[in-house]
Order: sequence, then structure tokens, then C-alpha cells
Amino acid sequence: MPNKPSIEGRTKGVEALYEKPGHLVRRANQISMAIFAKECSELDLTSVQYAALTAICDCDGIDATRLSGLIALDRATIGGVMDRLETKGWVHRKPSQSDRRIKALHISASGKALLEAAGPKVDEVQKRLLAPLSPDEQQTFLQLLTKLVLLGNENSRAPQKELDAQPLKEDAA
Amino acid sequence: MPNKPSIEGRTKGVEALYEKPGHLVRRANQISMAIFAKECSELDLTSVQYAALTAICDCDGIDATRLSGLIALDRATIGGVMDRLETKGWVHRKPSQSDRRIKALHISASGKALLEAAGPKVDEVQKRLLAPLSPDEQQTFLQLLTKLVLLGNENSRAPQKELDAQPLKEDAA
DNA sequence: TGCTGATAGTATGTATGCTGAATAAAAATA
DNA sequence: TATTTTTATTCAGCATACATACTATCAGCA
Repeated sequence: MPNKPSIEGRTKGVEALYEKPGHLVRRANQISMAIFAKECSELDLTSVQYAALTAICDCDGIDATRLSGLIALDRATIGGVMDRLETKGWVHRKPSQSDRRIKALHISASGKALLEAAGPKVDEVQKRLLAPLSPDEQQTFLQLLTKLVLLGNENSRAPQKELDAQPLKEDAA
Repeated sequence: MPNKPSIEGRTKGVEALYEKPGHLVRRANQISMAIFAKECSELDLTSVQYAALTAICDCDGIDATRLSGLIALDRATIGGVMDRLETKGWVHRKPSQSDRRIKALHISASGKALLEAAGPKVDEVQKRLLAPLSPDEQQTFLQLLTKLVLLGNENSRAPQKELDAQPLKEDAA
């Protein structure tokens, strides 16, 4: 992607930007989100919403704080995401009996149906995102990216956390 | 990151998420931005603002639409970014004489000073982001990430574009 | 010259993503 | 038991990010 000779000297600083990992990661995320949006627009579903729904489906009755750790979504952001999922009827919140601070999260039938419909499309997103790389390169890339994310986990405000206990039976299903 | 045996079956769907490139790329960007924020918070500078300033410094008199292509920043987002840069006194906008639709962008002295102060910190961000990988791995990772971003470029709404002409001399410095 | 299509900038509305603070309830402890 | 600390949620506010639409202007062309 060379610029024309006439501006070569002047764009040096910008081209330094193109090599910076931070910039490249931002671009990759931009591309990933764009592909997701195209693929799932008719479902009215974002990638964050898909992640949240997947987690709630798996961990029925989970609370927002633990969900936040599971999918590495900022705690303060989750409220709005849940509002939208609830508006679309895919999730409902039920106050916990044992801890009145908690609102247990449950997926609805339509939420499950949506998850199933989205599954193949989400897989297609991953395929298209990695398409520029050969199968070998894809494997290497994923391995390195996983390492980077795992070991860099604590640097983000919303580090991924494993579930240290299952939700109370009372809040499940 | 195994979960306790008791919930192993239930979290299977969530763990599938952890292997998805889209999720990993989102996490990597999250981590990258967090490191940048920590490193540059005392400068009151975000990574997007740094990218924009770098480009404006290099291409004095550039207009917002071309800047958008240079750093792959959504056209509709640039207005707000420029507002904030102008408020902080790092950039000023000057109406073009030859095309009254255009507002040429210029970096100020304090903007240049800030860029110089930020330079080492931004380099440190890149180092910390890649720190989980060995030198060899870092090189491989950057190479694959660059390939992915270059070839996936057209998938995003704000694809990176090279400058096809320099700004009119009239609008420069 | 007058019309038409393309372009630059802006505005509106939605969705993350984060900081910091406020509130309420539970847990720990003196 | 009373006090302190921790925890769960929410809210206000700022900064991207994107879709869509609107205005002003420019450029090409009949």
C-alpha cells in the first residue's frame, strides 16, 4: 500500500501507525464487527448480544456481575445490553429470593430459537474473518491470539473470570 | 481455564465462545485500549485521537473525509473527534478557499508537543500488548494480523484508503 | 446557463465501552 | 448486635462506532 512518491515523505508517520499492533487490532475488530453486522443484521443481533445470550443459555439464572466476568463485558455496560435483550423478549430478569440485590437472568423460548438460528451465521462470520489466511496460518494466528488474550487478561477493566460457583438452584430454570 | 466439574457440562457453550476469532479479537482490542488508557491517561489522549493527530501532523491541511480513509475511522465519527481535539487546542479547522465545503485540518504547536510527549508512551503500549508473546511469536503474529487486516479491509465500513492526491498548497501550513 | 449527481460536513439515534459515584443489601467483624 | 466492608445494581457522563438522512457546495453535462 505505498503512497505516491510525491507524498511519500510526508506520510511516513501515518505509515508507522499501520504497523502498530494497537492500530491493527482495532482494525481487525472493526472488520470482525462489520462482518458480524452484515451476516446477522436480519436477526437484529449484535456480537455482544450473541455472547451474552450464549452465556445465559448455558448458565440459567446467572446474575449480571458473573455474566460480566464470563464474557468479559464491562459491568456497567451489561445493564443496557440486558435492557435490549429483554425488550426483544429473548431474556427476562427475575429477582432472586435468597439475595435481594441480584436479578437472575433467564433465556426465553424465543431467545433459544434465536440462538439456534444465529449459530450457523456466527460460524460463517468466523470463517469470513479468517478467510485471508491459509488453514495453517489460521491455526497459528488463533493460537497466538489466544495466548495474547489469556496472558493480557488482567490488563483490561473487564477481565474474563471463570465461574467459581453455580447459581443457586433456586434461581435456575 | 477449566470450570469446576459440577458445571463443566453447562459451560460448554460459553467455552465455545472463547475459541471464536471474533470474541478473541474483541478481547484483544479491549486489552489494547485499556493499556493505552493507563499509559496515556495523564495526557488526556485516546488511541483514536493519537492516530488522528499523527495523520494531521503528517498531512497538514488534510480534510476530514480523506483523514477518515487514512486512519480507517468512520466518517460520521470524525466530527466528534475533531471537536474534542479542537477544544483541547491541538487542532484547528480552517475553511478552504477553493472548496467551501471543506474545512482543512491543521495541528497546533501544542498538538505537536503532545505528539512528541505521547510517542514513547505509545511505543510502550505496543510493547506491553505484545509482551505475552516471545519475540518470534510477536513477529509471526504481526505478520498474520497485518495480512488479515489488509485483505479484510474492504469488509469494514471504514476501509483504509491511500491518499490519491496531496492537499492543495493553499490549505497546507 | 441550468440541472443533476457526487461530495463534505453535520445531525440524529442506537450500541458498545469505560470512569466514577450513588444506592441498597449482604457479609464480615468488632 | 452494631459497625464496617464488600458486593450487586444502577446512573450520569464521555468517547468511539455505525446507519441514515439532510444541507451546502461543487462538478459535469445538456
